[in-house]
Amino acid sequence: MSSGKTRLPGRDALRDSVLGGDLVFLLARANALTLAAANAALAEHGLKARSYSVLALAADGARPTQRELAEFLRLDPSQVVALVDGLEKRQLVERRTDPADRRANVLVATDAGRDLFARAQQAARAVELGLLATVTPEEHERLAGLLRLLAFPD
Amino acid sequence: MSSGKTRLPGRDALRDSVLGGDLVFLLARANALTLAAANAALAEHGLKARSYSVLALAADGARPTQRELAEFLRLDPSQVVALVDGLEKRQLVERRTDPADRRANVLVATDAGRDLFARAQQAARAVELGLLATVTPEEHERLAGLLRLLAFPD
DNA sequence: ACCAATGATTGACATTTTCAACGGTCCGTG
DNA sequence: CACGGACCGTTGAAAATGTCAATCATTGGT
Repeated sequence: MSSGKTRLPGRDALRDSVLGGDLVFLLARANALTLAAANAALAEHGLKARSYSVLALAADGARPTQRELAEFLRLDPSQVVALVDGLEKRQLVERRTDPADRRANVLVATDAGRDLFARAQQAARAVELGLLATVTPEEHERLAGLLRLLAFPD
Repeated sequence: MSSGKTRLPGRDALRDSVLGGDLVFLLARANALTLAAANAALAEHGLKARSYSVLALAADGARPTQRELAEFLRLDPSQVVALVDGLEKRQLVERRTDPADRRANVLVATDAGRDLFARAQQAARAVELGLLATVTPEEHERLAGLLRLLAFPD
């Protein structure tokens, strides 16, 4: 019993440790891996997951302010400034002062921005499908649903 | 609802945007929130999610080497050095040179370490249950299973 | 006995996160 | 209408994290 210490963690005995059931850990690790995969795939479009997300929100006409972007992406407003600066310098996105509130900037994608997004989105989708290749579409959707619960606790 | 663009993303129109179905984004956001919650709960034990994970693996007798730790937690080996330094300074953990390979350090928790871990684990579990309070235990387990697929793609 | 490969460590460097301060604008109250 | 407090975006700096190359001791194969 106590001396049940046969050989060590071989390779992946750790996986069966306490952490194997720890949601926070699993999320962190899953996030690290998928983020890396996504960044790799988006790199050929000159994007990362962050800039892709900003571009996505600008591209589908939601016209978000930078503050909304910050809250949605869980970033500090100053990080959004940098992100938008980058996209704007590449003419993928424009800052328009919100007519309803001249303090706020509303983000709008340019034609080039929508174009690039369309291409990048295909890459993103491919990555996602690759990551969940071993899973049925129903399970895929169930996972998304459960993650939404965690991501948007209302 | 009158003019084409009524009021804007109001609060959460963004949620229904393209990203609402983007797994990478959902993972990132869910991870950010749960990590923050976990760190807050672990703070009273002087731990963060990272140090908690290391302590957990040391505490349940897996006797992992630092390299195994690094790979498992997806960290650079140099980060593991710092993490272990911190725990060792607090006498929660010991480095023992692996008799089977004297280059490697095996991590073992001290009594105090196991003790602290037991208490921290309760806090961690409480957080996890709180996060998934709206979900049945079966769904909770299903989520963990799907995350394991992403976290450990074999 | 040699030598390429590996584990831990260190130090340098880049990237990301987190905060406080500021000017411009909004809006409710007096 | 003017005031003052709150809010938006921006800047800059400090702290925390992540990434990388170099080094030393050790290992395992030839």
